[in-house]
Amino acid sequence: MAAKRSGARGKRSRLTSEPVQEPSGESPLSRERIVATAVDLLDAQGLDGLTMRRLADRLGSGVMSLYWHVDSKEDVFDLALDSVLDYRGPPEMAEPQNWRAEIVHMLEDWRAGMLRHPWSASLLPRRALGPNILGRLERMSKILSRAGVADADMNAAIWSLWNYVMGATVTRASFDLSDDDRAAAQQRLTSERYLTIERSRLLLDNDWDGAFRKGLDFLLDGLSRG
Amino acid sequence: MAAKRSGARGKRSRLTSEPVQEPSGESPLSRERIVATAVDLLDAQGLDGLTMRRLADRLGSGVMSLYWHVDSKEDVFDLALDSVLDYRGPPEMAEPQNWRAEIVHMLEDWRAGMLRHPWSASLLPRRALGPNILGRLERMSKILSRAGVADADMNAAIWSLWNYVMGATVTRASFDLSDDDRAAAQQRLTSERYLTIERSRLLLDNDWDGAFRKGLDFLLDGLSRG
DNA sequence: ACCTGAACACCGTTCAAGT
DNA sequence: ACCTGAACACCGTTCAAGT
Repeated sequence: MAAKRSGARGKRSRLTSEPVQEPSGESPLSRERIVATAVDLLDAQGLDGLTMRRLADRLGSGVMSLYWHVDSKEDVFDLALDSVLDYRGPPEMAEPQNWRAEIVHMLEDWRAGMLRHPWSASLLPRRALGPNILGRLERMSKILSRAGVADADMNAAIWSLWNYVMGATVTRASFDLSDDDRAAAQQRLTSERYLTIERSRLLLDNDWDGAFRKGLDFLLDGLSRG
Repeated sequence: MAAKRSGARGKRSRLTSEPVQEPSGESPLSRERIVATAVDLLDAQGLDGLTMRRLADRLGSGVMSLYWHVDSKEDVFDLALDSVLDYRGPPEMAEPQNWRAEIVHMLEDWRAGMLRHPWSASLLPRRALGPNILGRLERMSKILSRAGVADADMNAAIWSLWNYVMGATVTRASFDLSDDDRAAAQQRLTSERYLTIERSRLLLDNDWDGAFRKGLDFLLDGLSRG
């Protein structure tokens, strides 16, 4: 928030992806190693499990050594998140012109990538958009314009898909309750006054993937209509 | 996560809303006062600003006194979030049968309520759904079924709207950058290979409210189609 | 039934220093 | 250029005790 005095040492700027020539020497600590280890730690211990001390331990260094390569713990979060979101594109498409299949593929992959690292969902969205996230937005934009979305609607269309994916993913990651938890929640509905959603078993419905796809279809129908 | 030994003192269970008879005595500490003060503190200092010590200070009590009324800091977050989301319904409607206006009103109010307390967006979604959130879901469900959404589509329809609102709100709350930040981000697009979204000025578009409404219309079109 | 202080086992980051 | 330990100013929560 408030600008932090300086930090203007020789670090590379955050979240850029220019090619880095691997030096032949074996620097024991590097941005790349720190980020990769942070992801491992987050996968193993969750969001609260990542502390600078534990991260340094895993890397075999002192805590403060990390701060040469990285600005702050927030910086580590930004980098770890983006590192989990790279996208290599759809498999060879039967019909390369099928924009709808292409966008569904990317968005399902996006969601799946985040759900493989559930901490990433609670981290989103961050102030800083990394190169992988921007790359996905760029790709979406191209597909949508091939699909005939008008320029005037383009930004709203992109953000509506973004919103949908983010909401779905964040929700799915945090509602991963045990069956008992879900049953208890549903139970509560009966005893109080939520009869309609009790009857439709809103909190018991387990088909997250199907619901994601169905809602996405609603939205794409709306986008391509007219 | 792991069940915490007992805590089975005389506390009321979390997040229920049964009527509470106000006793004539003036207990200096109460669940209600704690939650209200937590909201004030969050509004003033943000998510990281809420600590149990600071909360106790504001209430003029010892830290540990809070734990009589509340299970943990997580519990305080659950309660503070739900307390910010109560809904009194739309103003008297010109056409009471206009389901679309009614749902737009509730969802815009939902988003607005959370944006008034920006910390609430980063808190969502939580594992526990409080009574105000459940009440909104119940209301949505009734409106949608009046709108003719089939029972088989109901849960997917509800979650798709939920996803959209959550994604939009969380994003809007965290992207509240200064104009300088946004300009810098947009600048980065030019220098790298994100030409399409650069050209549409995706990161500069300032009309969040308009984009929210537009995307919501896309989704509602899809939901009510056919 | 409700409140308390002391203590425990941690945090992120600053700083001055080492090589 | 890169790494370090000590120190600072905090955390949430357990526990045993008070009234």
